[in-house]
Amino acid sequence: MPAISAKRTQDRTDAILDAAQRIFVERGYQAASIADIARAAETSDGLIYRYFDSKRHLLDAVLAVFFHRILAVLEPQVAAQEGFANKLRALIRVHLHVLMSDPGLCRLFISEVRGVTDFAESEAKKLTRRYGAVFLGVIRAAEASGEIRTGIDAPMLRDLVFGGVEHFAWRAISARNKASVEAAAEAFANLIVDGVSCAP
Amino acid sequence: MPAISAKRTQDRTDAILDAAQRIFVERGYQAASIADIARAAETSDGLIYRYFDSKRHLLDAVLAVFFHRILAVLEPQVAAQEGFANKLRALIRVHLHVLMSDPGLCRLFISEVRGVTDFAESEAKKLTRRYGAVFLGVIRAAEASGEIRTGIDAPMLRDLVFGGVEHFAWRAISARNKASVEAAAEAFANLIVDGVSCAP
Amino acid sequence: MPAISAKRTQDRTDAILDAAQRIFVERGYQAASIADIARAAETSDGLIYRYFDSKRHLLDAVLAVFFHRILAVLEPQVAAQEGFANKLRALIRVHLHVLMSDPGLCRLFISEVRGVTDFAESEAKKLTRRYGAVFLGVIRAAEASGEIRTGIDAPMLRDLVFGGVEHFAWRAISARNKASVEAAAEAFANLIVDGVSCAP
Amino acid sequence: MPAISAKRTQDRTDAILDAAQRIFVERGYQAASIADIARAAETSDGLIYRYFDSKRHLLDAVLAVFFHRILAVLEPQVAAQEGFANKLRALIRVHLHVLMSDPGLCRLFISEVRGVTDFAESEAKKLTRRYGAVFLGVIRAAEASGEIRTGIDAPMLRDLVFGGVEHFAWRAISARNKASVEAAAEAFANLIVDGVSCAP
DNA sequence: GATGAATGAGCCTTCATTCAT
DNA sequence: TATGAATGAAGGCTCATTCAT
Repeated sequence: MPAISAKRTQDRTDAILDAAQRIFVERGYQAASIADIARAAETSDGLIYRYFDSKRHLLDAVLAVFFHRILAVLEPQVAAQEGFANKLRALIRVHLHVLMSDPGLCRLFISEVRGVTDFAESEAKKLTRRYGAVFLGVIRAAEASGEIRTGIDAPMLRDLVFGGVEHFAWRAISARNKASVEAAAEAFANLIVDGVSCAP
Repeated sequence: MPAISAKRTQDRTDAILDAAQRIFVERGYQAASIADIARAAETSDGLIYRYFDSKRHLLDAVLAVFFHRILAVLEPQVAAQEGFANKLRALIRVHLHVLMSDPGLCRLFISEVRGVTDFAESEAKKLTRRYGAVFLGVIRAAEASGEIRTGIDAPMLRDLVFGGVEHFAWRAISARNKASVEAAAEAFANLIVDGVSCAP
Repeated sequence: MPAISAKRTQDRTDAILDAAQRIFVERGYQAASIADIARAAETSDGLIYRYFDSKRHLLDAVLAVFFHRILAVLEPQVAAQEGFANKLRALIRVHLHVLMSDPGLCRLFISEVRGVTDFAESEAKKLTRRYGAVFLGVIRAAEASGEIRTGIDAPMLRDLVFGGVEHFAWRAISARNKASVEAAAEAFANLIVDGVSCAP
Repeated sequence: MPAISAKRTQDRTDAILDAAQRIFVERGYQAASIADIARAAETSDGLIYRYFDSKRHLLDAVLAVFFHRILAVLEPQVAAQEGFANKLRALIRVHLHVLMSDPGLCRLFISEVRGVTDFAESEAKKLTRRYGAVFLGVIRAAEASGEIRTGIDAPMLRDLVFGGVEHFAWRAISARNKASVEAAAEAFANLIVDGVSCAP
């Protein structure tokens, strides 16, 4: 029988993760100090190191939570759709929605995961891959069913979609432009599906 | 003010910018110290502050130089092409080439310009817009000439192209994959022009 | 108070002392943490404070154990010898043997007991004196029996012997030189007994 | 022409060394903080790192100054004497005098140089060897001249002398016993020269 | 008795920026 | 104009010790 309940431990972990997310998002990773986070979590500096090995690991955990949250929505939503275009639209909609509804995390993700090489084998990196795999699955299925041309470079297409959506989201966020996620997802999907050229 | 002095000033500025670029790229913005840069530029710490207001401004200047260099190539190369597809391909090729031939600056750009909000009204931000304008010009012309469908959301398309290319470049750099820029640009342009669906 | 409890207490004390000795020796006093020791002793951090008042007191206890162990050997071995030279040789042999067979404790002893003033009235300090007393006893007896010159400054001679032996041991340990304890003890004793001058 | 004179630099260095010596001696190496030293030297924390690479290097420098001071006295004093016994007495006198007139440094030396293995190639360690060499030179000469028996283990003798003297000094210091250095040196030398046994 | 979560002070070190020279 | 010495705040992290459970 532990002197302190597992629930207490879980609550603390959550409180620290919440606080860390808030502070990282507010100030950026580098500018956020452990002391800030501890204050926000209403704990002591030292305690944070009982729960997380280092500031970097704390960031990793924050991002992992974020990804889990996305994946929990993304995977079923994509699976629920029939046909390539619908799946693609669903995927873009979810991705866009997440990015735009959490601009702070979006920024954090872009600057700290995208921009950093030595993030090596972090949990967040693994989840990124799982995230990408969902997309690749959609592509493969569409190739198999003949919905899309053969010879498409799937990873490149993934870059196009995710990169494009991120850029768009970033711009919309910076401009405080609360564009309709629904409409944007639709437009994006159309661009990808049909290209820009006039129908022949 | 004697000419020699102006030249001296220019040389110093250049030396500092060169050094700063090198160090920022090597170590990243945060990890680079003014002392490192001063040493690399063969000046003193203090002198840097006569030429640039702060470390942040120095970064801005470094990125501005980078953009100027790209624009000096991009604008004529795009102008030299005829037709939408060719212009688009040229634009993607140049962008991709720049990113991949200077991974350090690419990373710096991604993490320091893309990821940071308070970069607000920096020179680099302005050049980003001018960069974007080149692309928008290509789109408008194609719309006018009927080469592409009407009703395309041009800024969104720009996001798609630049975001996609950056993602691709970033992945290629991370994987130390020296893919053919030429082939990749071709493939990207095709995706954009034709989309992924089978020709009807 | 049931017997089992007293035994339990004793076992815990021993386990903690053992662990503390190991960790102190491995890492040095300052670098050793209570948490390390607790883990090694398979107890909790907190429990250590039921058995010992502070980290410092724990060190004191560890050293006291060490001294008791030496004295338990030293006293009978010296007593078993006849004649000054034999007693001296036995004493040096035991001392040297202890130091060299436990270099970690030797170092701990040198840096933490010899080098620290505020160790004032510790158990270890008291045992040091008892240790010294054995030696002084040997000297007094030799003076009385006429085996050594009168007018010898006994405490000074003790410093010479213990200091010399410690130095030698320390050097041998540092050099990983597993010199023969037996031979070294012999040589030391001879130096003390006969000095360095040529026999007249 | 340096903006700041070499003298100023030297003064600062001296001030920091002085302060560091004082604080290290007062509190011991580990307990002394850079902030303490900076305050005592009337500088800022940061400046100390312009003059010394780390706290450890600062300690090394403090000890090196100490040794230089001793050697500057020891070498000529020993050289000035004729005959083994006189040289030995001079050596012991100087050593004893230094230790007893600077008990703090003596303690620092014992706990930080003697007690630490990883001090590897520090300046202080090198000076220790030079110190030892003076002694060995005296022994060799005495062997050559026939003043002492052949077959003496010179390094062991050195351990005996230095170890003995250090012990004695330490004890005298602890007891605040301002014994006559002169007399003690004489007694020590006699013990070494003649041993303890009665003349045959 | 036993646990280990929690505290919080403290430490070494770095560095952008300033300013006397 | 140029230097680089000087500042001082800040930061991540550790750990002896306490105390609720």
